[in-house]
Amino acid sequence: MEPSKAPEPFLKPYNPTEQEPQMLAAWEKSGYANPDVCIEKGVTLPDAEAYSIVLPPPNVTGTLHMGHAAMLAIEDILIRYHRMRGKRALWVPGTDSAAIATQSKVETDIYKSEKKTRHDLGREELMRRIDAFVEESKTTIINQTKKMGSSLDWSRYAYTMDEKRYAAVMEAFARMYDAGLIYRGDRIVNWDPKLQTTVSDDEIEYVEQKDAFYHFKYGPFDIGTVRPETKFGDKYVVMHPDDERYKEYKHGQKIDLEWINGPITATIIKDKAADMSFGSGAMTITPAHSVMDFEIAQRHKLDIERVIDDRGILLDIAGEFKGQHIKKARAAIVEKLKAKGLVTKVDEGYVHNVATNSRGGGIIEPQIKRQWFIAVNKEAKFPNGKTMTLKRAMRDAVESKDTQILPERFEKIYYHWIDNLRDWCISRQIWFGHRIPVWYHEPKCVPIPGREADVEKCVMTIVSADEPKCQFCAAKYTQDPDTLDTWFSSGLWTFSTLGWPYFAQSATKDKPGPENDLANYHPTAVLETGYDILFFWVARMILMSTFLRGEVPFKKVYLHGLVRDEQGRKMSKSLGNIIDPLTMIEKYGADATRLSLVIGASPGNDLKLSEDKVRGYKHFANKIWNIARFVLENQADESTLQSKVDNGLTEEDKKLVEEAEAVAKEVSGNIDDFRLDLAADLVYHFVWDRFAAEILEESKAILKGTDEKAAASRRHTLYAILNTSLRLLHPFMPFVTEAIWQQLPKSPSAQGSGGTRKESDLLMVAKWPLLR
RNA sequence: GCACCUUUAGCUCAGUUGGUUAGAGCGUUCGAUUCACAUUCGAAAGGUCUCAGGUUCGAAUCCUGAAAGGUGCACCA
Repeated sequence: MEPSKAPEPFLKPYNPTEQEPQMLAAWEKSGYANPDVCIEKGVTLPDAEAYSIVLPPPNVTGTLHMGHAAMLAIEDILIRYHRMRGKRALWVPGTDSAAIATQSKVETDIYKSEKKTRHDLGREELMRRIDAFVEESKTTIINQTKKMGSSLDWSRYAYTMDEKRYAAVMEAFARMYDAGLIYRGDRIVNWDPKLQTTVSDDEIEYVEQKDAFYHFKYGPFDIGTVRPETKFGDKYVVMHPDDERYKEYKHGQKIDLEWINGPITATIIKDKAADMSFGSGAMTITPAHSVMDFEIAQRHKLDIERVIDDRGILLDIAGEFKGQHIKKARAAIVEKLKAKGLVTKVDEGYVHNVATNSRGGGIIEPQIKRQWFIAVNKEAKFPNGKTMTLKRAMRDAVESKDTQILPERFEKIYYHWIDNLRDWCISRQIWFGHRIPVWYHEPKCVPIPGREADVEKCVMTIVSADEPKCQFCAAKYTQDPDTLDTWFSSGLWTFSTLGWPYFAQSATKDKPGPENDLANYHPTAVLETGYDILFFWVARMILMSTFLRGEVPFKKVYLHGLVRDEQGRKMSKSLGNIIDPLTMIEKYGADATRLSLVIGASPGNDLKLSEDKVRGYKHFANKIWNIARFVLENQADESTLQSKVDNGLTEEDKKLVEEAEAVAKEVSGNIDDFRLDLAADLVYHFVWDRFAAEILEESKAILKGTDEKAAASRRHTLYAILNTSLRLLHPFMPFVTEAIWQQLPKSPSAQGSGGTRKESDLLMVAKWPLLR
């Protein structure tokens, strides 16, 4: 290549907007994101070690935000690195239906434009609307994901509500039901009166609120509450057994007293749940609308009576207040109690936490409901032959180090969560989601004469989609109207995306093809996600995989921090501090955007991002571009690039080559330790401060000098360092490095032979430095 | 209440098992630039490493305690 014929593609400055779509097209055409293709084309060996990641599926409803961008950047770096190392690297893409969030968004939109509720539309019509919405949103997020340069294998794309994942959900439900781990029961659950559905404990968000705190005279006791509207049915007064103030009262003792709607008989209950240091130490309980009260009532086999209905309306027990909404009734009830002289004190501005539905719902009202649960404290037989509880299995997975959580401090948090875990309520009263695969016999079975049947057993679980009929009376069964918690299907994600249950038996290790994915790629190498969904998702995947597969879902969990604004605040619409990844890609390029999300992001710690930072890394992309221009323009001709670099190098140049190799070694080590931040920072400084600022500068004199041998040696050396740098940078900045790679003369030494890896013309599958 | 995280230059952060004079980027100030670089280069100013003890020949780093900011969990009658 003559200096006079500077390669045309090297326009200055580097223009990501122009280069990126071309590189994306080249990668997509190559099919190298699919390990089966890599094997077929010889760039990966058939028996190479597997390295797999399943993408935490973004919600179909959403658009790409910085959190997604960070996740995509980190996972793509890992995948590209391991692919270049010669592994069979698989990264499985997908999207999540996000049941409650999606339905409530669509419902809200419909109500805004048409003033109709879901009940006006009916189940089928609503589902049609949601599906249409999902279809539209889905392409948005998929296209945005691609723009980040994510080398996902789209041929294995999965959606939590598609046919294969539906089959997985049915199979999982049936197996857990048969093992006695899924049961239906009347228990107190978190009820959202606004969305008219239950929510799990983890979906609750506590919000601080100021309310008046009332003290009431309850016979001889002083009781306190912020919720007078629940107190109608209170006929038990609870105190700690060791409370000296109340030692004259005995457990079970009856006391007659005057209450809201007239005289009642209260019963004394002694229970350790009563906090002696809070208020008077005595409290009345409302078992139907409080988790703690419900538990006390269960311990002592007390009566439980509902006071509030599903919509927050007071029931018969409220007497004259019946039919009123709890919000409105409160003041009136307090007035009545005041008139009766039962209010002893009112503390205004009492600060307490109110449970709300974090998925866009309302204030949680505990209710007793017939729901489906997963028993976490019940023993069951696992595929590995052990008999234990789900809790135990979840603990074991991490204690045994089969799954390692990084950074390690999150292990403690994980254990703590498990220890406090209650049975998981998996049924939801929304319509969008996997419908519970249970059919009921309603009305009850009346067997045809001559066919004997156990009428009580006419509840059944069916995995097929056909409507089942009763074999004793030929009546059709009715399917449970509820749907499953979205995390139920998400819990299966690592293996439902890899062919379970279809190929659970037949998958064969080291044979290519999606039908063998389970054997090749499960357990996955690493699950990479934000620490905020450790419990929602990570723990539940471990639960599902250990029980259904007898193995952990992933060998490592790597938790990254959250992306925040410059001042460390969460990015939100209301604060107006959102930095949109797509805008950043347009302005500064995907490479710069990726790097800004990696450098400075140490494991598990939040990252503060500013636009200046992204801009800074755009400069770096341009720097690399110009380094390449310089190195290529200063070659005497193409032949100087094609002989081995270690032939006839000067002592000084040998050292430079070694220096680059030392950097490569350190970068590899950092990536292996998940210190992508350090790896990227190191190579950044090597390339800019050392290679460009020092090595290149001193080379100018050598190249122009009279010592031909030294000049030739330096040409080789510069090319070698450029070549190594491009390989090192590729996982972090795939676009600019690939664009430059395409301009390099092809070296014959790059061809593979015999049983070794070939090197194709794409940097994406080039060999990582230091590999033979 | 229990746990965890953070605290290093004006801002954002590195600083790995303790070891020269604690570093980088951005910003600021001054200067250079016919050069691979419009996005370049050089230099300067800027530090009680949050505080108080301790271990050590030696501490930003290890230990104890405190403060400030943040997060999670529990409680919330």
